[in-house]
Amino acid sequence: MLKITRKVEYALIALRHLQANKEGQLSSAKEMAEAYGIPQELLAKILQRLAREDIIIAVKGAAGGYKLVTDPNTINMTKFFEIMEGPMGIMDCYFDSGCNQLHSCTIRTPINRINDSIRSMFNKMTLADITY
Amino acid sequence: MLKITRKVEYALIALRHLQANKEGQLSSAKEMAEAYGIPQELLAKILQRLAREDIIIAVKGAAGGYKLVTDPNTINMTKFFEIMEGPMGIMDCYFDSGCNQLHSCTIRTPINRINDSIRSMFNKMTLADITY
DNA sequence: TTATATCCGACTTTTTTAGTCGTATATTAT
DNA sequence: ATAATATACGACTAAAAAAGTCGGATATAA
Repeated sequence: MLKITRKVEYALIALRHLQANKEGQLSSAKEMAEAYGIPQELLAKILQRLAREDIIIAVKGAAGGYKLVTDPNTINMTKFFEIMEGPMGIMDCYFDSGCNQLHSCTIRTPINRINDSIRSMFNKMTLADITY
Repeated sequence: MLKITRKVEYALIALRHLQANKEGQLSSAKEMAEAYGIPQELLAKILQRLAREDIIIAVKGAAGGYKLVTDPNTINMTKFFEIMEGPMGIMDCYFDSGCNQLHSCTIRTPINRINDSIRSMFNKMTLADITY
């Protein structure tokens, strides 16, 4: 529980890498996969998602690759997690889907307090806090 | 990611239930399982673990069951999570086990910052915050 | 001695996460 | 042109984690 998935881990590693690049310099999925020992196809898919969300830009073709276009200060971690994995589990009620019966859910309110705490914590963090 | 498991969910529900009991009154696994629509065997195992950790007391035999013995104010959530699921994933370095290669782990330090934030948040919360 | 509890390890099923593959498109260099 | 090297993306398989089940043990009250 409460663990970061590899998807997120790999994304952070890649973003940090791109951030260290000079203005306009590209890095390819292959290059980064090799540098960090990440399965190339997997990293590629992650980068593609980041590109779809306009966090990075993809350049196709032989000398292609990715570069950062969004200021990491402007992306809060809640948004980032949700881009990578969809709505956060513990947040926004884990029970909506999983709650069979009514089960009275006597803990819904307190669980939501936890959720809110975590959410607000991540809302205050930006990608820049991680990748710098 | 970052979602609470059913183990924890069920444990919280049961603890809240026990807390509402009168001094000395017992509730059995069966009783609670039925009340909340939780698989009985599963809930039983969870209660057994809580008993092993002296958070609740088990009374064997025909009229047996469980009752709370520890003041929920004295159990912080970090400890509780760790009782239920072992060392917290995101905390205390997810990478120790999962890190193949060296992979330079450029994000280890920032990840640890996240860890620390979550840990300290849960350290400040007690079971009582959830179960009351 | 029967019924009903806890206890606990081993097991199976289900779900989620991780990783792979095939095929298509774009671009640069030869 | 065409070969080489990128991204794009859906479908698929494998591995790991979580959820749930089962069998047999012990304890105790009626």
